[in-house]
Amino acid sequence: MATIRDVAAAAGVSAKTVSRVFNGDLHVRPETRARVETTIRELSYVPNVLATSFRSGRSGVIGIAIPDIVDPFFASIVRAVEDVALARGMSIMVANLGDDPEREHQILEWMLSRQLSGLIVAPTSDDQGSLAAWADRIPVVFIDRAPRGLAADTFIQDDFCGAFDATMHLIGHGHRRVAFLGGRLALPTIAARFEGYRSALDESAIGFDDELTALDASTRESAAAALDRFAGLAVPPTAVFSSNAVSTIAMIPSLGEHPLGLVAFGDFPLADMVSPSISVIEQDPIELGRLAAARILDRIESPGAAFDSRTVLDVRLIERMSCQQFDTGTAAE
Amino acid sequence: MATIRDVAAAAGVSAKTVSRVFNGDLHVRPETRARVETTIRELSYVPNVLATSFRSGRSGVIGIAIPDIVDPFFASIVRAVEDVALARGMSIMVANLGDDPEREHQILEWMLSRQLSGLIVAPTSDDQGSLAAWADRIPVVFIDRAPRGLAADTFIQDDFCGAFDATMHLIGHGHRRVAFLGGRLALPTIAARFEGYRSALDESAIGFDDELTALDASTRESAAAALDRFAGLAVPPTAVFSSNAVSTIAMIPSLGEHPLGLVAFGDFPLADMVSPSISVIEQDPIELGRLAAARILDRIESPGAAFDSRTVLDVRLIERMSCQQFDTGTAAE
DNA sequence: AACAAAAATGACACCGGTGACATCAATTCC
DNA sequence: GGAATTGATGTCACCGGTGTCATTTTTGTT
Repeated sequence: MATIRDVAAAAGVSAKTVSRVFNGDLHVRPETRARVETTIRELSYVPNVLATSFRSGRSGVIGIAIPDIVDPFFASIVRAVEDVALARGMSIMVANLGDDPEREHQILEWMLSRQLSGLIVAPTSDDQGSLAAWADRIPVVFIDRAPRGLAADTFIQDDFCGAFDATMHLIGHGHRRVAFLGGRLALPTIAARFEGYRSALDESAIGFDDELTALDASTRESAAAALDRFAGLAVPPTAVFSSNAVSTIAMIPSLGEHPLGLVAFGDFPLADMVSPSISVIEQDPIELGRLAAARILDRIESPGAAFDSRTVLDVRLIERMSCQQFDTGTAAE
Repeated sequence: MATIRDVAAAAGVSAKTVSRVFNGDLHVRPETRARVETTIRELSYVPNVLATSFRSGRSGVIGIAIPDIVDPFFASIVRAVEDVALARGMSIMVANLGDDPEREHQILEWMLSRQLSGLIVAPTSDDQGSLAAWADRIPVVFIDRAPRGLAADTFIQDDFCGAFDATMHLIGHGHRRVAFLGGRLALPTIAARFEGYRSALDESAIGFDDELTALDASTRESAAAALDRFAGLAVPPTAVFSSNAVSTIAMIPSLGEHPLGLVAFGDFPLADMVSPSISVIEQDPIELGRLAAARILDRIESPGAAFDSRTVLDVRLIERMSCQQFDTGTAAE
């Protein structure tokens, strides 16, 4: 592995001059540059990134911590971030947080100690206060889920309105008993969607019924159990608002047995191919990722600058078939 | 940001002793250790990873280059690799190769110049010969797709047998005209699956018909066009073997219009929920990722050791409904 | 008590690229 | 023509942790 000094010796110049050539410094005589470039090629010299980043104190790596890379929503975010980073010669380090707040803390701490140039987080826990010490040293941006216990740049989508619209849409189809399915209320996204759901009920003068909320529906089994419970109610729901894609996908197998109107938060592959096709609130993970990465870059370039700390992306209802089940007023009450 | 020398000064010892404490060196007096540990906590000292990795010459980062992180198959691989890496205190750097061989070359070269501790690649191009210079300096492992123009550790699944079984299964259901759908034949996976498909035809004394092969079916439009073309044939196929999940998912919308027997290579979310549910050859991306990561670790630990250079994982047919279309012998010829 | 052996600790260079500053040559300008 | 400016190149220290080896302290032995 040739070093810059090897090249310098072979080309009969100083290491600094080789450095200049590599960095496109203008103050190098053309013939010197040519000679050095030839030598570089001959020795197939590749600068040691570790040395460069050590010297500069910044790794040129953007960390991105998400709950689960297998979820296409987060995978899209990661890809968008990677595109932006790559265009700037930076790389990304991915970490899966899972659902365990304890693990989140450890992993974030571990990433942060890695001299990252920036960190993008979609947190799982309900308190990110411990990141404060880091956040004023390196850019930290939150995505999809707002931080708690910490003020930082945040890029989220309009969870409240999306949920409100979804619920309203079901109500518009004649449903009076609309259930709320899935997700941990501890997550800011789910909390906001829950609020949106409740507001839509209020707005329509439909009372909120505790019994129509099922918060554990992340697996097929638990989703089936939730729908079974709904069906056993004195006045069962005729429609469901699913607050997240995982729950939506989990409940699909049960939909045959329990035909219910459905609008779900979060599009997913094949949502239009299952039967009934699922009406969803569509998010834009790619834009979210792009914006977050761009903000990291901005913060690196202008450490002191002021930016909108909170960006909320619009969401949009994609109407498919699942919202039209029983829309003629079979609804009880 | 406190350095090791700050801690040393504050604790009244040398930097080396602080280093020893941090690295669990046994040759430190208990009281010294206690004093240093207190100081470390007081100054909330975190060692500079950049310095450590610079000194050691290795970054502690495993690179993983895949066609597309949004594909759940590759996402699962990445997650498995991350789990293994994390357990060893290493991190992963993800890069999406896309479908462009040129881009693959650039990105791989770029990653390799980053002093990676190891690299895992699912290549897109048909020649990885240019990696040879790197491969004998750092561990490079291929996954899902065998390398060409380079000998290196490889972890793949049994593409030939999977395709053979899938095709045989369709033939077993009475089909005599079985089409082959999708994928770039330049990929070793697709090539092997194509061979498996043809062997099954041979074995069953069914002649291979060029017209029953459609290699461009990566989008809904192209898949629909392919199925349309099949339908227009003098003797149309009654079944399809789809060689990859992308094509399978792309053809699902057309399945309503063109009811065909189907077995597909590669399981995917909701494959059992579309109608008809899709019979698939199931792969094991998690095991693939785990093995690849473990091999990287092994190679790091024992640079000279001999390992099986080629590991082939078994695949398994999951029978669902799509293979049973027309299994009563509507098949022509 | 005397001395060897072992344990604890320290001094210092080094990894490789680059910023700060110095030096020397070539131009420019009055 | 000589001072001032600009350009090309070099010298050297430095980033922070740690391997090597030297030195000091402690422990064990007779």
